[in-house]
Amino acid sequence: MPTIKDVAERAGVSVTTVSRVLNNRGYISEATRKKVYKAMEELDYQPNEVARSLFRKRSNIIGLIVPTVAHPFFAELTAYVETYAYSRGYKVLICNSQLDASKEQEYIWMLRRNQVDGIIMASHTLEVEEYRKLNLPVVTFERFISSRIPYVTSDNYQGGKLAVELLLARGCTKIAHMCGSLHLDMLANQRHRAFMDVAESRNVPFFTVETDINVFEIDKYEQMLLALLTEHPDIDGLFLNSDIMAIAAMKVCRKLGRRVPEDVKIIGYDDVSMASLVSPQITTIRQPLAEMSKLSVKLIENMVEGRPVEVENCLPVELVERETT
Amino acid sequence: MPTIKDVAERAGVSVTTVSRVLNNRGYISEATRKKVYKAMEELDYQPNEVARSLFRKRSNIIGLIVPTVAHPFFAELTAYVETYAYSRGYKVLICNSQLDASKEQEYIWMLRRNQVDGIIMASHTLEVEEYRKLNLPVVTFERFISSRIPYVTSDNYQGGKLAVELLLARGCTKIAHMCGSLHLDMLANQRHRAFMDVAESRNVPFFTVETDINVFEIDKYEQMLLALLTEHPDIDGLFLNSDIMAIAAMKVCRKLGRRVPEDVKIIGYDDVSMASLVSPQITTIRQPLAEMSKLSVKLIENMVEGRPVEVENCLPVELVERETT
DNA sequence: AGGCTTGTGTCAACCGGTTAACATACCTTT
DNA sequence: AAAGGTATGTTAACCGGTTGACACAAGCCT
Repeated sequence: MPTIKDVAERAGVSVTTVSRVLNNRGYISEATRKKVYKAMEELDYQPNEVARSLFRKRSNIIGLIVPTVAHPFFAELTAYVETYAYSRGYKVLICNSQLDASKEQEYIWMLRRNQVDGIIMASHTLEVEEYRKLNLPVVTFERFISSRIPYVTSDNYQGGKLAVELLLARGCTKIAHMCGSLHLDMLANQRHRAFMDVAESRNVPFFTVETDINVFEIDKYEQMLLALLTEHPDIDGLFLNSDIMAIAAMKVCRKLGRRVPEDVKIIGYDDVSMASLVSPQITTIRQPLAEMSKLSVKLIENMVEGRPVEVENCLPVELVERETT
Repeated sequence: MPTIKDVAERAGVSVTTVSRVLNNRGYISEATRKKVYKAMEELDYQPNEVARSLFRKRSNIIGLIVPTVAHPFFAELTAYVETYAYSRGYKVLICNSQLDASKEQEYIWMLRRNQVDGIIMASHTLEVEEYRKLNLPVVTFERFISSRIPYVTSDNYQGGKLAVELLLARGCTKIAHMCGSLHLDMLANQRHRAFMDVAESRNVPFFTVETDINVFEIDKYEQMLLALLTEHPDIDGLFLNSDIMAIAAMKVCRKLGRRVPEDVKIIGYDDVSMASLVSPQITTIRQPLAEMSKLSVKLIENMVEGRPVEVENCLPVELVERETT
């Protein structure tokens, strides 16, 4: 691989001059500039970002930790984050934690060793202390860790509220909410809070199904839903914490001969592409994933540049009514 | 951030000794080794991989270029590649080309500047010349570029054959295949070759629908399928080049009142998780994505280590019959 | 004529870590 | 006693690029 020395020789100038041209610093005549660019092209030279990173103490890399990028939500999140980050001059190292705390810790250490400029954490939270020691810009996604770590979230309470109110507006009289483990202090728990608040205020009987924190297995969702709907065949409204869970619910309903939305109305969450792809198309609470992703990157960038940032970054959600309600 | 110098001072040894301990090279007494590790822990020191990369001329980074990681197939591919690569000591830079040739070229340059050890290319191919100039291990995914660039693929012809034969075995008398643009020299075109060969050999009328190369828009799939099935209402078998297309086909059938599989039998491709999640569950040709991903990483690793590799790496496919046939 | 600006080169140090060569000291074995 | 092995330190160079300080030359303006 050609180096700056090769370019200098080819152009007949000094290494310092080539560096001046590369960085557009100092006095440079047009003739010299052209000569240097010509040499770079002839040698097919591109500056070594590793060497530059070492000197500048900045890698222009963002680490993105997700539970698994195979999950449609995190797949779309990753696509938005990378697309926007790249447009801002950043590269994205993707890490799949599989919701394993020790693996998450390993990734954090790896990202630290690789001098990433910042980390977008969309996975399980470690102890607060681990983040404090990082000395590195961190933005969490739908997770509150401490009042010193910025996080991007959407209005989860409003999302839960919109969902339950629609179920009730559509005539549901017995509803259920499937969510993650409520023992984990996640911002998404507010959806459940809203679910309960509204159901209780309207005297509507409700059930809660908590999936195990470490399970992304669709089979599990289906088993739990099957058990729920078998035990309570009069449940006529389901609110699920993701579109994927909603799809699983549709499948279980079909298996039980329960028509959607005639017999059971279903509302998912996120509004991933799959929600409008399947039939019937899923009514869902849309999180502004593109905006949230862009905001995550912006927060990292601001922190890297030393600009002040808000700790809480909450975006509005939107009810997207389709065919399952 | 603490450096090796800080560790040396804290441990009361030389930088060279710390380096000897870090790399387990040269004579080192147990007492000194303990002392150094203790200092590293006390200072929360981790070696700077950027500095190491510069010296070793190796970054342990693999660049993965996909059309978009938001697409379920590429999401799962990315998850497998990253998971396996990480277990082998590699980090993965994710790049979404959006099937834009100029963006693809930009990413290749970026990855080159960042001294990645290799590139797994799962996106649109550039001109062969661009790859030859790279001087860097490249493995393509489902794409043949030249006899000097290894590629990982599955038995596309067999996949097409299995699909059509199943359609015919299930009594289909008029079938259609939806695939990408056949003008692009893709290995997946062999599925269509098999589709035609079998249909022709059995005197079964068939149609082909080519999606525009640069479209991942589900709406387009639906429009094309709607037009096809409206114009040819007697088509009773559909073979589609991805499970996502298959889901779109199911949706269109539902819209037209065509029951699946009673009126129209559907076979997808890939066997992404979604294929078994939706209802009815999709019959599909399963590509061994986990193995293909692992193989991609192994090929990169072998090329990096200077070991000989096969150019053609073709894995078998498998018919997974579910509810749409 | 002198001062200022433009343009380029030289030199050295640095970013963090690696490593070869050699020096020194101590211990063990022949 | 001598040779070889163990253990640690010193020195210097390197990986590729950046950059400040200064030198030197040429041209322009006051």
